[in-house]
Amino acid sequence: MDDHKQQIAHFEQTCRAHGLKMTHQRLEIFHALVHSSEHPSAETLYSMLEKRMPTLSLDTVYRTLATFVDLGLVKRVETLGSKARFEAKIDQHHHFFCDRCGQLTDFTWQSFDASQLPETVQELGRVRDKNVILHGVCNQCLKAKE
Amino acid sequence: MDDHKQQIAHFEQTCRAHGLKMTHQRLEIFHALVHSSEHPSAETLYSMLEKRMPTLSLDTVYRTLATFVDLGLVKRVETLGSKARFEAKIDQHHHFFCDRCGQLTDFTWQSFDASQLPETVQELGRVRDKNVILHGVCNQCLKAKE
DNA sequence: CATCAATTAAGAATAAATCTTATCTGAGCC
DNA sequence: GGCTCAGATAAGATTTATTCTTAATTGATG
Repeated sequence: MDDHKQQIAHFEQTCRAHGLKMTHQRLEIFHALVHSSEHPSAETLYSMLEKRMPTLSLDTVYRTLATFVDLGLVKRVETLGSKARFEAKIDQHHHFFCDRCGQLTDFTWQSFDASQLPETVQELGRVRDKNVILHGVCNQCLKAKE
Repeated sequence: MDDHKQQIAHFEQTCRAHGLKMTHQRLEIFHALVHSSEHPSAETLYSMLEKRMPTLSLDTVYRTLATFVDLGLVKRVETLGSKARFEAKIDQHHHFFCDRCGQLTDFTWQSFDASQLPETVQELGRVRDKNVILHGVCNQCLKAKE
């Protein structure tokens, strides 16, 4: 969990390097993203934070997330829905998506990460990122089904 | 390429099985999707077809795509953009996404398909689908870069 | 402690997708 | 071949997610 502290440190560095001020909002939003595993949308982040920060505006959440994405601090997650969801970019990982409740869970898969892409792919272009997305039904939903 | 004829046949079957009429529009939209490799959005499909079908309405494209997705004949593709993109569901395949131009290319990867998921994933739930998404820059964009 | 980047409020604007109502068309059954 | 109703169309309104505008305020940092 000290990864988180490192991540925050890296975040502060990056902001400073780009001449961005360390505002309360930016810090809280990044903090929330780092400590959340639910890949929240802007709206979700907003409702998570508005209790503690009653003057926070949804607009700021959107604006701040866009900034973070530009800086490469945060990634928009690939989903089937129309709402954008985000995660603080950490090490190589993959996603399990529950088609019933929309829950999105991270997992790692070292042997996949180490695997070689098929040759046909070389011809398509230069690959920068290689990720797995699983779809299915999560355990909670499976249990809730009686 | 006779896969396509089979796919159309399966499409007609499925429609009939659900008591859906085989309208010109449905057929053309499905046909376009089957023969396109670009994973078009509703808008794109509409502009592809409106030349040949001047009375086609965008609304119909949306409505028809929704029907097809419900029937499992068409899949919405996982993307980072806000516009929904679709493909006629065929056999197991994966996606290469060009971050520069947005082009989306299919590829197959048998050894991945045959691979076992890591054990930690079993604990998450029941997996129904397992796909790879690559991000990078396609060859056209790489060439165009001088 | 002054400056200016960033936030806020309030509301307008945009984009993608969906719905409404009424009218028309044509697919599939007899 | 004609009926009937599902489905398509037109035109416009609505919804949802997101972004922008303007003007006033706040607060991080030099």
